[in-house]
Amino acid sequence: MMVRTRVAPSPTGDPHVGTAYVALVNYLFAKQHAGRFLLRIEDTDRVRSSDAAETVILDALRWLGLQWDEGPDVGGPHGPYRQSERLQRYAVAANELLSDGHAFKCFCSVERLEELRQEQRKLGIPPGYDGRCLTLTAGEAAQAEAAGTPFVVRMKVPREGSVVIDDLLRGEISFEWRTVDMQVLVKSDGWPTYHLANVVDDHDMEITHVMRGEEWISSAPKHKLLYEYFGWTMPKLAHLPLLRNPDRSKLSKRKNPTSILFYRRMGYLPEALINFLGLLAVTPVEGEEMMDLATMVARFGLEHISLGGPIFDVAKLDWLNGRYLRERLDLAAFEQRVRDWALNESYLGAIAPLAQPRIERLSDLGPLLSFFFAGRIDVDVAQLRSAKLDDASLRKAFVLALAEVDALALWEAGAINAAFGRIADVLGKRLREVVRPFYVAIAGRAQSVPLFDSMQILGRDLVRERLRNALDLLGGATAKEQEAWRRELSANGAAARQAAEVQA
RNA sequence: GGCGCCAUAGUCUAUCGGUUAGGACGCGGCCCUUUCAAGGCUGAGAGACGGGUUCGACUCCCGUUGGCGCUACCA
Repeated sequence: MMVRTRVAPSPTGDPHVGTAYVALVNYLFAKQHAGRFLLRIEDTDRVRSSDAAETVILDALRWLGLQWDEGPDVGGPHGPYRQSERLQRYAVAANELLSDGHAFKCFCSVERLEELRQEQRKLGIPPGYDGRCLTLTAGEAAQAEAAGTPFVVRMKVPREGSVVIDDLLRGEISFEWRTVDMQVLVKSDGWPTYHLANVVDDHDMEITHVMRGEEWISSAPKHKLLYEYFGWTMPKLAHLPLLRNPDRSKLSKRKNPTSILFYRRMGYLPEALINFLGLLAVTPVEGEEMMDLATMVARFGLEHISLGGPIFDVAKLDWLNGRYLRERLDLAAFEQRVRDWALNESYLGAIAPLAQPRIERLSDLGPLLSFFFAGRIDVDVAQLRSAKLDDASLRKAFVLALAEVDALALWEAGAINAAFGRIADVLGKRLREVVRPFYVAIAGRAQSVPLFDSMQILGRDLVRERLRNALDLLGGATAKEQEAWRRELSANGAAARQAAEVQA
């Protein structure tokens, strides 16, 4: 049987390096076995998914050199490869489960479910659905449905006995069925949840091996049960360790740059980044850690994956990237990379109009624009603290700005400007007072080219990093402070919206 | 709280019952060098703890501790 693996990103945000790692492992495994590697878009979260995010993720994975054989852009015999285009298929599958008695309609309100969970937690018993709607007669269910009560479809899960999951990396993992929740399969809007869509698609797309993040281990029993309900063979499973922050928590953008875009923007070469990630799944021979994709395909082995979650070690990435820069590129190729990185027409084209009105000699350009060609910049804390903001307001301003950086749907100067307007409101200050330290944080000095345009051009990732750096220099903010301040911001936003509605 | 996963230097790892516990990043020193890098040589640095099993445990088993994940009509 031909090996078929997949990576199944959810287009709900920036392309994550963890996704790249999982994609790489699936790619290496497939290629080593002369199989096929596919890409599927899991966009069943209607609220958070976006076409823009999908485009960016595909682009980022392509940049890394991971070529998929089947996918939403290249097609293939098992399409469509986008879950939002397969809704009919899931509806059929859900009805099958319903009529076979493997699933049931649940009319419980979210409030009841929430109370239930709190109660269960208090009692120290496994949290999960209590099966109330399981006792509904067909008549009662039909009545509720006719009355227009919203419902979800849940899978039935045995309340007794246990189940064993075979994991290629961890061996047998067993669970008591009573600790497995009666998972929602179809949401009240009719869309499937990940669990349903994922099982149906992996089967339809003839996936033979599922290599996915460790966070899915506890869902595996549900998935296994679904395969049984459908009468399908389950793919082999391997749960990969999660990449970690230096403090060992799961790699997260709050603490670290996690976006592939960030690493590209910082000037890491794709071959270095992929090599670095590959080091977590390939044991180098004779100490030589520099390997191209083809070499990694040859040497890859699931048994080389250590189960302890590896810290994303930027220092080692830096070293590897340096080697690629000086050992694998001749001067011409190097020059070309530099051009592609930031000395290209579109980047220069964006920057030039900001600089032109502000210089007297072309040689002023260097000091004025150097921050556009840097990753992290040196910031003088004293300058950061200048301005009319007291220390608490200053830190608050940066916390709020960080929140806005994550929240903004569109990364564009006008939207950024509006965001800073909101921040000024919350602080009860004028925009110009609030904005001053941000010039220092972003451009390295208080006088520079327009801030919001600069931020747009630098990109969300670099901006987030510079703001975080500035906040750290100011002493940081406690989790408590951050939470309270962020809440103020969203309350203020809600109030503003309300006012606007009243006016309209 | 419940369930599950994990555990060799600061970090990434090798070892798959018998090794002076090997390598890489980082860090220190020396050499090379107009500077700085790079490069070469070199140094410090590890089996969380407690019980077993065994002639012999980093390696197998149990417990403790610690880290992590899941605990949603998110994936």
